[in-house]
Amino acid sequence: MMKPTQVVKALAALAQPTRLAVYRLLVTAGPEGMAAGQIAEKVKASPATMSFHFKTLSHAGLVESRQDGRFVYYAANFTVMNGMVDYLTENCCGGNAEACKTSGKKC
Amino acid sequence: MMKPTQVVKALAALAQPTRLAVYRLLVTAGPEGMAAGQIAEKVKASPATMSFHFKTLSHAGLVESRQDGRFVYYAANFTVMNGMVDYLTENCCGGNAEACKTSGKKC
DNA sequence: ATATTGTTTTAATAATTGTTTAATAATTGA
DNA sequence: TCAATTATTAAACAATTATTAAAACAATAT
Repeated sequence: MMKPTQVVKALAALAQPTRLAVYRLLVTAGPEGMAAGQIAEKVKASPATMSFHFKTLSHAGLVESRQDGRFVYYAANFTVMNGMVDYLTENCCGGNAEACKTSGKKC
Repeated sequence: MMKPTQVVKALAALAQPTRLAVYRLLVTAGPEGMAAGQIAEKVKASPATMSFHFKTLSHAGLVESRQDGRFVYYAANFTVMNGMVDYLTENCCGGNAEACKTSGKKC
């Protein structure tokens, strides 16, 4: 199970419009990822702003980067998000499946 | 599908140690919820701080409250969290299930 | 009515966050 | 090597957020 501080970090990283858009873009892009400049263009943010946001996402473990020639490719790493969701839903409804159903939760 | 601004609001609400602890507590508590004071005691925060955090969680749609005598009970509302997760995983890997598998993602 | 218990609101303060501009790497091509 | 392209870093600033203490509000019991 993930540590609370890492979960908070991941949630905070995604709790910003530009970064959320970037992450979703990378989710659809799949393992190959996308070049930083291409992402910047898509989400309409300056290179400096993007670097700041990439750092936040990387530090949270939500994305990974690799250099390819002049370009830096970023790709989503789903492990942290899965861990985040598991952390949030842990011991849902105290293990009572019936209560769970009532709540409308997916578990 | 949820609106981006609401997703950001929900993520931001959970991206804080005390609120994350409160939410998890309410996830385990199930539909009946817990009294505000009881929660405050569990997460070791002052009443004023708790009210501030409850407001944030309520405003994000993550919890709901009902008054029962002197007590105010808070309960998790899973709809928003489910929507949040759906939003994050939408169109994962461009619909390519094989790429999805490679990524280690749950979809 | 008055006091008591539980919760929220208000005001003030300290800390964090996002953006911009300018300067600094790193990589490639002429 | 020198210039061009891509991306990151650093400093400065405005805006937002979390906490505290004090006051206010709501519900119940004596």
